[in-house]
This record gives sequence, C-alpha cells and structure tokens, in this order.
Amino acid sequence: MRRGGAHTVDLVLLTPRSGTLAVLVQRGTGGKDDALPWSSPRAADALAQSAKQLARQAAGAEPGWLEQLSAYGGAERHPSGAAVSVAFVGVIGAAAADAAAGRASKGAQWAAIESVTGLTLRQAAMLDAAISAVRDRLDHSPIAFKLLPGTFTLSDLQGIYELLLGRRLHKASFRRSLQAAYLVEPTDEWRSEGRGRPAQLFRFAPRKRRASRRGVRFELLAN
Amino acid sequence: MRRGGAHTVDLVLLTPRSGTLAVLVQRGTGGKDDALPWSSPRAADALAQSAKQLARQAAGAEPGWLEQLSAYGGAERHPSGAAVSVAFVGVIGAAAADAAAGRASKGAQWAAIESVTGLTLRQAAMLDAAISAVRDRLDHSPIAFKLLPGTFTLSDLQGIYELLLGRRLHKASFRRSLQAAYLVEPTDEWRSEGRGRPAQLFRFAPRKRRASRRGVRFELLAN
DNA sequence: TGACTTTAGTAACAATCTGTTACTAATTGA
DNA sequence: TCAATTAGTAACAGATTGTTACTAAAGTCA
Repeated sequence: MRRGGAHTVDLVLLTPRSGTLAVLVQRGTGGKDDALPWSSPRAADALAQSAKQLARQAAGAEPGWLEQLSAYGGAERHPSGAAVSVAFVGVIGAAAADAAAGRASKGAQWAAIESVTGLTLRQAAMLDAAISAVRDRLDHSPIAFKLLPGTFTLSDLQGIYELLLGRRLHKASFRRSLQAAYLVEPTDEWRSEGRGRPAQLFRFAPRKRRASRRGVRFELLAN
Repeated sequence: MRRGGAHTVDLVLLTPRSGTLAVLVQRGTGGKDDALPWSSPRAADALAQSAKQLARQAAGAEPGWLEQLSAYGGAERHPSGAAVSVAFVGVIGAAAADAAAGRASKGAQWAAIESVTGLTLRQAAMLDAAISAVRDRLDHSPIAFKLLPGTFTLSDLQGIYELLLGRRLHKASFRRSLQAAYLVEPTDEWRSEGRGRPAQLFRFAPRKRRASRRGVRFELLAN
C-alpha cells in the first residue's frame, strides 16, 4: 500500500470460517484498528487488474470470484486520504485461503465480520455493502461454486448457500431447482464423512440453456 | 464541466423518446462527436450529490431515479483525461424532460442510443452498462414508476416496462402480478385517449409487505 | 342508428413451479 | 442387530404463471 495517490482500490475479501463469514483485514500493530486492504494504483492501471493484484498480495492467492462493488468519495474518511476509493468484493474458498496463508502479506488476517473494529467510515460502508452485494448477486453469479473445491457434495453446496444467505434452505427444493438448471454433473466418486451415508461428488459444469423470458417480478420491488 | 481534476463523475441519463430510449449527450460544435455529461467535482463532494448536481445542470431537472453504475479507470480514454470516472445512470420522464428543456445546458440534447457516435472508449462502456443496469434493476427499483407522471394508466405502465425491457409483455399477467404486489392504488379519474374505452388512472403507492423467502433461483445463473 | 374498430379490463383454465412431508438408502457406533 | 446420522427421492397440495377468451366502453363511419 502506497500513500498519496489520487484514488485507491479497496478490497473486501470474504471466506467461510467456522460457520460464518470472515473478512480479510490488515490488523494494526496495536491490534485494535483494522483496515481493509487497499492500494494506490497508477493512473493507467485497469481497476479490476489492480484489485486482482491487491488480492494476490494481501491474501497470497487470487479470489475465486471478484467484482467491482462501488466507488466511494466525499467526506467519509479513508486511511489514504484519497478523494475516491473503488471497492471490490471477492470470495475465496476456505481451502484455498488456508493454502495461501503463508504467502499472505504481514499483518493480514481473517476476522469474523462482527469483530472488525476501527474501520474508517468509508471502509465500514464498503464492508456493509459487500455483504449485501454477495447476497444480491448470489442468484446471478456462481459465487457459491467458486467457494468450493473442484468437486463437492450437494450438502456442501447447500451449506455454502445457507452460510451466505444467513438462513436454512429446504433440501428437496434446493436439489430439484439445481437439477433443473443443469449446473452440475455427477462424478463417479463418493465421499464418506464418517457418520451417515456417503455423498456423491459433483462438479460445476453449467450447460447452455435458453433464457426463460419470465414476466415482471413486482414483488421484488423494495419499499 | 471543468478540466484537469483527478476524477470525474459521468452521467448516463435516459428518457423515453418516440418509442425507444434516448440518452442525454453533449453534442460538439461540429455535430459529430458526442460526449456524456461529466464534471470534475472537488475532492470533498459526495459522489451521489455531484451526480445529482450534474443532472440538474445538464438536463435542467433532477432525474426521477439515479444510481451509481460503476467506476471506470485504466487505459480507456475519457474526455477529461482523468484517471478514474464514476458513472451514474438515471432516468427522467418524457414530460419532465420536455418541461426542463429550456433550463438544460447549451449543446445538450436527447439522442437515440444507436445514433450516438464518437464517444471515448470509457464513455461507450458506460452507455452499454447503463442499458443493462436499467434492465437488471427494473425488478428491484421503481424505475418504471419514476418515468411516469403522478397518475398513469396501467397501459402506460406496461408500455414503459416494454420499452425498457425491449420486449412485449402479456396484459393479464402483468396486471395480476402488479395487483398482487400492492404497488399502485386507483384514483377515481379516468382518461379517454380518443379511441377505445377510457382507462382508469392509478398512482404509485407501495404498501409494506413481508419479504417472501423464496428458494434459490439457479436458473438465473449466467453461463 | 347500428355495425365495426379500438383499447381497457377480467375470468378461468392448464401447465408449471414450489414448499413440504414422508419415505428409502447407506453408513457408523453401541 | 438396532439406533443414530446423513444422503437422496417421490409425491402431494397449493401457489404462481402463461394463455385464451371473454365483457365493457369508447370512437368511426356508412
């Protein structure tokens, strides 16, 4: 992270951690003020490229999914003092995050979202928006699949959806809807978790299908 | 529009015009190179506030709906040369746009989207993204309602949806879905359009309702 | 006047989609 | 062998959606 640039790229990188979502923060030496990773890219750098680079540097690995969240400016403070900050939100699987821990930057650590303290106003807004954005885009981007290894059980997948949505889902409905969308294909491997019946492993293999011109969904209109 | 700032705020302002969507452009004196309206706000200005201000200045009125679209940076050129541009997308009703035409800035005019030429790469990307964004958010924001005057017929409303979505909708389904969402209430006025049965006028009056925890919609996942 | 055209508005059917209950299957551990 | 646990599926009922076909109220034109 360099100081003094005209704009910054900030990163909200999320990973599943002991049943909930954790976010990558740069914890200060005193251990009390957190900050989201950020950088001051050169003017010619593409924003998405800078965000990917920032993730590699801060977490030690590339996120499975990464999208621009929003730009922030105005009076809300930012650690750099930059006028404008462009926030990105990304996710990385638990296994990938652990494997990359050694290459992560010094002071970077995964913190439960509720435990993050001392963010500047601007970065606090980013963190709030990131959680909402992940839920909003869950139906449109393969976020959940990018949080899992190459093969996974359907219970794994449902668990990720429940974690991200913060609510329980119904097993039969979940599977029926998944099958209808031709998003996964079964492998011939099964995984035994200790107790209970072994589960079949699937891989993410979306197949092209025609968009189903649904009517207007007025019931989604926020008040 | 001032030159030389570190970042710009750009505006894609849309309005219905002769059966299709028109966008507000600043047409150069030669009449061949268009540009989207933009400004270089001071560092302390809030982005949303700057966008609203820019709309007032360029179109002569405030948009009925205005949201941040995305930030753009990197190598793609921008008229200002700024490193970062934050794009906003907004809509304004046909009647409001006409009424404000006199207060619009010199050189600003409504152009059919296909007829816009000579945009910088960065602004061309904004225009593309704006159309997609309007369609994506149509189900979640009251965009269509903000394009209509205070009272309107259900056929007016359906027409706006069809214009924004670029496809025909089915009358009975459209109305049933609208009624179920408690978004409009009837007035006791009727409007006769010349030929055909007069239509009842409605007003936008959304009523609070509990969110209906639907299951996961895998079929929306893009390929 | 009266048939025809045009637009508004609704009822009702069929097909599809969704939430739920209740099952069967395969494994571990007592 | 039997309970406990997790995986996986069938099938029903109710809700939602796409569609056809109607009725209603206006203008137009002979």
